[in-house]
Amino acid sequence: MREGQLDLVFSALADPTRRGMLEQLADGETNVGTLAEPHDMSQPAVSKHLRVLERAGLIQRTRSGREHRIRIDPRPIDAASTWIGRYARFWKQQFDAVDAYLEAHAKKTGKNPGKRPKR
Amino acid sequence: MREGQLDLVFSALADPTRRGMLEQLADGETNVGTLAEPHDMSQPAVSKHLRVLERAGLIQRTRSGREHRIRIDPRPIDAASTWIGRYARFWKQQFDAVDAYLEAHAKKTGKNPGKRPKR
DNA sequence: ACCATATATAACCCTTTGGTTATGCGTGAG
DNA sequence: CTCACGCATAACCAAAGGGTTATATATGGT
Repeated sequence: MREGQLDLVFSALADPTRRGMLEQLADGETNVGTLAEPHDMSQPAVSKHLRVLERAGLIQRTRSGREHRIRIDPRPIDAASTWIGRYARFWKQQFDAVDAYLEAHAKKTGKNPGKRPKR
Repeated sequence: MREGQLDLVFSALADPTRRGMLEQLADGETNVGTLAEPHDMSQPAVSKHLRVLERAGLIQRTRSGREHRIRIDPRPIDAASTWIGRYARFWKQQFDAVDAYLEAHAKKTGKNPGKRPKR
């Protein structure tokens, strides 16, 4: 995945309306109108959100008559999950390590524990 | 984690400069200047990015003399990882199910499903 | 006391975002 | 054919984002 694609995915996920739409879509593909119902905003606003999700590659669209069927494409979110998961695990380890260090050396004050090993 | 906090975390992660800073911080805590070096921008710009990361809860800051020591707080990204991971897994299942359906159908009809590239 | 260093804040600029209303365009129904 | 429906697009607006330069604040060094 291109670096810029990660930007698009994360910024798409940064909006609660769009996260809500993705949650709806987790129940299966649907059309734009159905997707719009739970969200208190105009139809063009919904259309814009869908365009953002589409640009991020998070959804795919197929025209079926006058309806547009929308479904999730899990690949970009899988990639984002991989990126974020790598650091989540790594940082959690660090966090735990620092916790342990601080507790163990609670009395030895102020000195910089120093940089921890590279990956 | 509050709903709005997820907004902050994802939008903080949406910027490559900030993701870069988080990667730097994965090597251990450091000060603002060191954090700024790899990024070709003014010092105030760096300061702004740090404020964004701080508001999202992704970093913590301690003043040590005139330096600010910055370190990661893994908790919000862990929460985000949980959220995204839940859907990543779910959607992957759906995706695989559709794949399986298309392949099975292709076998029956002898036609190439052809729409989905293999990952 | 003075100057340099580390960082933040202010003021400004342009672009993007998220919303609106109005309109257009293709499709299905009668 | 005509009309309603499902959706997109256009034009507009206010607010937020990401950058800049200039300035302020606090600490450290001499």
